[in-house]
Amino acid sequence: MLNRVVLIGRLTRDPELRYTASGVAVAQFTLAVNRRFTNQQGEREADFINIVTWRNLAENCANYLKKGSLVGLEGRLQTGKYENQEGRTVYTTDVVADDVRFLESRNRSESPSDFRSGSFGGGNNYGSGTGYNQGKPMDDPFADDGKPIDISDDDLPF
Amino acid sequence: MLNRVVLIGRLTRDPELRYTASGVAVAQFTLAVNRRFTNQQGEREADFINIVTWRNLAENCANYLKKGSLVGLEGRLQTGKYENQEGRTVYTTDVVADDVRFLESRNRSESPSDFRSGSFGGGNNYGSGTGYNQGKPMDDPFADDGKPIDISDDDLPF
Amino acid sequence: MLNRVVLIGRLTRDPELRYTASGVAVAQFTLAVNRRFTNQQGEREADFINIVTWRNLAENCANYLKKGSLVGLEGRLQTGKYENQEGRTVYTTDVVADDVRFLESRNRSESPSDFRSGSFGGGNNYGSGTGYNQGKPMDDPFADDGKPIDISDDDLPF
Amino acid sequence: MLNRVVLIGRLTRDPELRYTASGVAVAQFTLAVNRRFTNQQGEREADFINIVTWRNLAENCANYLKKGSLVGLEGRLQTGKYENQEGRTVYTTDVVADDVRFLESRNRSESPSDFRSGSFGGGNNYGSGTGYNQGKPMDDPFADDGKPIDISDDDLPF
DNA sequence: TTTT
DNA sequence: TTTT
Repeated sequence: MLNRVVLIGRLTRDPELRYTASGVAVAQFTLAVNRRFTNQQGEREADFINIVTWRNLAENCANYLKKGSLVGLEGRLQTGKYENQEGRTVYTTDVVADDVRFLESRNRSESPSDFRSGSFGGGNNYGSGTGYNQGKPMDDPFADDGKPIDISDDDLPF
Repeated sequence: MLNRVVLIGRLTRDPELRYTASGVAVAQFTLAVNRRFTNQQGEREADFINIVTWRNLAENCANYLKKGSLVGLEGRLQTGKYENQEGRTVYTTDVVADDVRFLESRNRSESPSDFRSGSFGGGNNYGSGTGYNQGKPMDDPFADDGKPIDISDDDLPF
Repeated sequence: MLNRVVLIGRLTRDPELRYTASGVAVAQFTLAVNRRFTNQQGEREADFINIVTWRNLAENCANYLKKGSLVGLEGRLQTGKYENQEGRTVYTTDVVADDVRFLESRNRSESPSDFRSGSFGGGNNYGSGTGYNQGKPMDDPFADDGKPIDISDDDLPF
Repeated sequence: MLNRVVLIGRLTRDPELRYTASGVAVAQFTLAVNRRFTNQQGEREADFINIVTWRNLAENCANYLKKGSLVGLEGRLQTGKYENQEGRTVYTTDVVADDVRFLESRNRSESPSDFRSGSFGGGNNYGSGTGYNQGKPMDDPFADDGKPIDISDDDLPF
């Protein structure tokens, strides 16, 4: 069923990069997302949301993001559970991000960057392009151009 | 900062309605949101997401939804924590829904219903209205008849 | 940059299926999305949004949806333009959907179905994944846990 | 029914502020949202999406945003139509934004700011929102102090 | 365990 | 009519 999350916030810590036994990269970090309204004490609180990314996207996050970085991201909610040391079940809720945009650059002249987890075969998932009935029939957006554009061509997000 | 969640799923239990000390209604329930793909064992798993609603929306949910109801909803992620019996900190993540749509009706002739958390005065938030530069509100430009929708039998793909 | 749309509505007509010169399937239809609030005349208006889908998803839409079908979908906004018969430029805005969920079934015991735009090979785009740090897939954690629900007014979202 | 859009992009022009006959502020601008992938010519295209905001949010946009500003926003799709000079029906699709976040600040040490649309009937209009920015430099909202602007005090979230 |  |  439909499950979509969109967030803008700042990393509370540097991303943590690990690899599964089979060698797949996973990066985790927490996003602080400031609430819109202040509480009764007049303080602006935040929600702290655990983010998980996989493969190339994980490596890009680990390379280009750090504590304090401002990002916009998209993903889905994923719940899980594990047993803690005392044998108690702990429930977890994370956002598995498939798209992360770095909204700041050290260099003011630069544009924000986009990272994205790609599809299996390395293709562009989205029928981007031209839009059939939207305008001039330009090029076939699905034509095999073989030109990898994004960093994420070989990504398989999940 | 931006924080938005959209989900479609089914209630795993009847909504639980309570009131704060100051008399504000709160309803909670869990949504089972099936994942798109099956796991290695060929089973379709689900994510179980805790939902919180307030005020009128809470009461509507309590009145009209029950275990198994199919809903679409919008809201924001909210994190919190509490100390459990052993003094351990437990972290929570919920979706505070501000919009819940009941996607099923007992009565075939009815449409799915919309519930929404209203503003204090129950007013209409969205300054849509006048449609200023959008021209006049549309009729369906594509309808050839404007006849009421008649949904006939339809096969499920899978 | 980030561009995401989520809609629930009903088809105003049967999907129209075509193929590009290179044989790629494209389906188009219009979604009527009822507005939340009635206008000054007390009528509930709708927005009529043009949807485009590609490949497998297009064929599934053409096969399983028709006028009146209730769907939930996700996609992105795409704008275009073309010259009309009088040489005037016409601007278009469509939603290119990458995920469409059929929210009705004739048979009450059945579940709504999911369609999704696959990658080139028709493969699984989103693998649910190993759940790395999310622990094992969950049962409903909230079913009967008696977790303390302590609702203070501090939790009020607004 | 559910209708939600989330975008990150840059203004292609300064916001245009107008007032309805009844004195309600409306601001319009176009967002350029760069597509993820380049086309066959290796160019990165963009979608150009018309944005409409109302009331306080409109005035804030007019005051604090300008051509080139990077924003994240949320809203809903709204369609309309009008007759052009030749008597042809022109269909329009806009995003009515209820939340706009300014993702850049002149001053690097500052945080991005949040703007949000208030309630409809003016329910909670304490203090004129218009008074807010009177006497401040229109072009640099951050000049006076480093405090993030919170113009939403009188806003109801839903 | 939290960011600006 | 398009932004970086």
